[in-house]
Amino acid sequence: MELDERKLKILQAIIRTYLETGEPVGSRTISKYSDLNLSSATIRNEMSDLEEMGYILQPHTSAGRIPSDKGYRLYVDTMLEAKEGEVNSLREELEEKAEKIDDVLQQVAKFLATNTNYATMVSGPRYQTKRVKFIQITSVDGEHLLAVIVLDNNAVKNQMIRIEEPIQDEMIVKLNFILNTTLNGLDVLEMNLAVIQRIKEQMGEHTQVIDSVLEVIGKTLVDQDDLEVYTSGATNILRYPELSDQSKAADLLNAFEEKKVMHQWLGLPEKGKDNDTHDIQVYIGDETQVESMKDCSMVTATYQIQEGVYGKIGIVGPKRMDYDKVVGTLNSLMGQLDDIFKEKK
Amino acid sequence: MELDERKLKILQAIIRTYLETGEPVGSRTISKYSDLNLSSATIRNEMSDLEEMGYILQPHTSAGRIPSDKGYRLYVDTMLEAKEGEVNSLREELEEKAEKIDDVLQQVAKFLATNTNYATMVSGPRYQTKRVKFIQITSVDGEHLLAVIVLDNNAVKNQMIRIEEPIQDEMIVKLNFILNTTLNGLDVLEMNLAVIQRIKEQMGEHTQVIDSVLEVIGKTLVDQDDLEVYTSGATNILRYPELSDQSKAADLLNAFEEKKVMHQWLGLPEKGKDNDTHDIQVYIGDETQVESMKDCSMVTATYQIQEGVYGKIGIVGPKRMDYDKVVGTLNSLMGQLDDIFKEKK
DNA sequence: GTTAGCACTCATTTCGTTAGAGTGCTAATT
DNA sequence: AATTAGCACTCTAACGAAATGAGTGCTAAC
Repeated sequence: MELDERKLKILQAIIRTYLETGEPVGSRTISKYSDLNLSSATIRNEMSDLEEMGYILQPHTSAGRIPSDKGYRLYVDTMLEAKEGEVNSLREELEEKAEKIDDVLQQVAKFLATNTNYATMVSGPRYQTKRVKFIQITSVDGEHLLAVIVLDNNAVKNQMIRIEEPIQDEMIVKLNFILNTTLNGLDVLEMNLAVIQRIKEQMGEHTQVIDSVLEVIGKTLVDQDDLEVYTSGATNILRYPELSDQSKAADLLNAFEEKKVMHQWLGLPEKGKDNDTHDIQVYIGDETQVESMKDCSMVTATYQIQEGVYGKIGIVGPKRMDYDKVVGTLNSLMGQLDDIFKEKK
Repeated sequence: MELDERKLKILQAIIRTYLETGEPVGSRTISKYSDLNLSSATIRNEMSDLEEMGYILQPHTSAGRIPSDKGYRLYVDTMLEAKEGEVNSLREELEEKAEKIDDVLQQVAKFLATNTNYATMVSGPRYQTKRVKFIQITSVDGEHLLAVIVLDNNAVKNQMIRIEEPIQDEMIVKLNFILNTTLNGLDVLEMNLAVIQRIKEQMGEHTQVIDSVLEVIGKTLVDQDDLEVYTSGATNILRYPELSDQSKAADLLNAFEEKKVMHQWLGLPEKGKDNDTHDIQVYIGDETQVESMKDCSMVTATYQIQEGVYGKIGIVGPKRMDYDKVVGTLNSLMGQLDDIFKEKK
């Protein structure tokens, strides 16, 4: 059977209506409120065909039709027209308040959640390799050294180091010199035993302090806190009757508390790049590969802070989410984010 | 009417049973499962009295009784016996993983949530006044200075400063000297115009850089990020039928997403100190002063990191929460936290 | 003072009935 | 050959009456 123009229009009408109401759509509804001028009987015949082809399905014999995952997929792929959203208000807010990228992302999550009424998550930027750009050890008081490490992405990490006995200032100056000449430009993999041995030889004494310092540097570089994920509006899920079922909703909400799970979700395989539109991907139902999301859809977008440094934004809602609006909003937002990050760089 | 021994025992039995089941408790249940050896009729008479006195109430005429807020209050005040909980497992986990206090608190929240099955929140420590202990400006590259500020509580803040034109190293050394001698020991209120003027005079040139630096310092000191709140297990609320009603649950869960709201909740007035037991406070129903928590109870405890530096832990659950266990767990936990913080100090 | 017994209340459950939305099929129409 | 009107049929949701049963309050006996 062929999916002709008319069937497509009917399918579109069914999905549009279902997105609005959340109720199964009957033939009469389509007959009345579409500009096709066909009787309900004809629609019924076509619907029967569409069902046979797998685009729609009946919850039970005498009910209207709802879109199947396949139907949604077709809708998203072919019938969605990108349009410019109204994301202006965010821009101003961000410019004022946000100092750090973290804050920006947190606010983006919140903004999206309140504007779309879906649940949102934003993963922090993932830096591919972290190299040391600058190290400084300072004596804070008799008992503490402070290690400040600047990475090549200009991220700053610091860590207090407790020491047994005070160190003379000149030793610290020397230590700083050695550390910087030896370690700058290296990533954690390149700091092997040979390098460490070289530092110790140059310093002569105070190997204990060096051990502490190197441990801190190692931890800092390996540190996975760029696994940060910001979520917002998780409870929006409760707005949609088809998702607010006791146990299912709890599952979903719990997942939103777990950063690991969030990262897994955002790490879904991409279905082919679409560079023009900021890599916006739509996952419907089982396509999410997550059991507890089988009644949901997720839209993700990839933002880029600088070459090779990117993160993801995800929006989770019911299958009948307003894809049009979500994709539009995301598209518009991504453009703005690009600008903001350019400025901050 | 007087609240004699027997009435008290019956009330206790009613509350205990209700805590377990969540269902209104009938006279027959008490008669059978308590060691009072009284017939249901007698119990009924007593219950009638207890109701008149306001300790219990009937949801409707032909139902059993449930405790009133007043009943809970009496229970909590008089019948709760502190007992040592089993919080040992936490200790080990914490010692291994936690590096920063933030992490400890985050884990405490999670631990409590999974162990009690209630929602938990932990507010970060509130430092009363922040004074500068140590400032260091460093030149990272031609375009960036790095300001590192150590506060008197050993918290470290850092901030990149963008500069128009490079600065000579000697100027930076001078700047560091001036900043440290002038600002150390001061809090933000004491950094008034006079002090700032004095710095500028000493530096002579580069007033623009100084402005930037001082701005950063000011922001850092005023920065309210010690308003941090860690929550966990918010969705546990959905476990309790009496709370999982659509709109109410959403209200509560939303509140858990808002740090400000959390702080407000944790900032409830205390009802008189009880130093021995780590200031554990119980708020029942309306006592929480929060509309959306009127069907909940909250137990809070105050932890102390060092003299004058403390934060709060809150556990939110249904009114029929297992006060005994919660208070016990908190008590035990607080002891352990004390130890941990002592070590980390 | 305690208890057995009984009438009464009222939320909850059960079950049959109805109403209505929607379908699928057939026969008539274009 | 495509479309439509009409009708029988299906199934859910809504309704209401009746049954159920947990629990009470009261009275009279122990």
